[in-house]
Amino acid sequence: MTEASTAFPSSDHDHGSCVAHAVAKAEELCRSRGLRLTEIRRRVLELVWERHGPVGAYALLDTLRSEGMAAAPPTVYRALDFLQEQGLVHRIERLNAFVGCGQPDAPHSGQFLICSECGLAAEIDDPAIDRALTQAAVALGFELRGKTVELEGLCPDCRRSGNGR
Amino acid sequence: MTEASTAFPSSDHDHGSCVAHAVAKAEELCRSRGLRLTEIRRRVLELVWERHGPVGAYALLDTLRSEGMAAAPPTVYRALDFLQEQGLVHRIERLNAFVGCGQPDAPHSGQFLICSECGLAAEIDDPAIDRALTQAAVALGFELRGKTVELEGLCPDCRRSGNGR
DNA sequence: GGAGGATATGTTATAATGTTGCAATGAGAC
DNA sequence: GTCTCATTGCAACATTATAACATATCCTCC
Ligand SMILES: [Zn+2]
Ligand SMILES: [Zn+2]
Ligand SMILES: [Zn+2]
Ligand SMILES: [Zn+2]
Repeated sequence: MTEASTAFPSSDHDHGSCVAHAVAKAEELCRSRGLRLTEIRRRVLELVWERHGPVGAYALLDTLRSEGMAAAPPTVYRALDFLQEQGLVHRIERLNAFVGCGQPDAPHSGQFLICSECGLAAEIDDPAIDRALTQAAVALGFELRGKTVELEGLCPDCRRSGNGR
Repeated sequence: MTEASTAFPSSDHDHGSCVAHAVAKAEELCRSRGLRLTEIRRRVLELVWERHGPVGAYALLDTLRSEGMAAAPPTVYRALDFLQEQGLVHRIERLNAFVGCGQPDAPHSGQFLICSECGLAAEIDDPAIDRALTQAAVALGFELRGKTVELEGLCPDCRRSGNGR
């Protein structure tokens, strides 16, 4: 099974199909919403998934350029804006970086576990966390619109390898 | 009562004493830790509290300069680094901004409710949220080191005033 | 109270990230 | 085909953050 979306990606997972799957999903989703997954948007999404971890906007930009595309910062940011609006990627605030979302169908703000050693980010969707956040907001009369949850630490692998001190 | 730290500051609270209190606390805390709350550090902390909401580093810089201090970006960032290390201010990732902490004694990562209308940020310390985050990390074998929780939405006041659409 | 080491600040330059504005292009509607 | 609107190209600029190195200040120890 390729459970790439609910935990840290294992090093031996079928990553090619994992990227392909994400793009296929995006295509279907855009079609069903009457939106255009243009060449740029599609390529940016692919690049985000290829890394399978948080990528910075300027890293994406460099790659696009190295592939001969005429690209400037707005090119990338516009594509990322689109992908975020459609729930296809999330932004990780702590890293100023972007990561593909495995569950773009159901809108949600991501909850992330970010490894400070290997830089990978695992997205989780924990109802208990969500419930606690919602309740806290309700208790204070706060109208909740967006949630940022980013946990930093050591992933199981890096913990075992004794990295990170 | 001046419960500035557990919710949105009310518009009629005694803000002068609120700033003074924060600085006094910081002084005591630094003394007890054998650290120096220098003029710059102290002034930056004051400015953060005066705003009583998220402030950007360059806004602080402008103020320092307008007061005749010789200040450059590193001046402010170094002061903010120190204050963060001592738990006297938190950084709000979504805003690239800094806010004073009302409970600097007990180390904690802040949990914030940020109003998109008025820009105020309320720090809460909700055990239920903390528990949910910790449990999620444990369940995945993730060694937790830092938590970012930032909720965005409408504060009670702005909600009443019918702002924010 | 003066030398020496650690801490803190001054200063300049630069890196990294993100936005605005406007012109040109291209896809879909009719 | 033409009109319209979404998308892209492009140049400039804005904002946020750090690097590197010199100078100053504090504190300790003698
Ligand atoms: Zn993969
Ligand atoms: Zn790791
Ligand atoms: Zn106040
Ligand atoms: Zn508000």
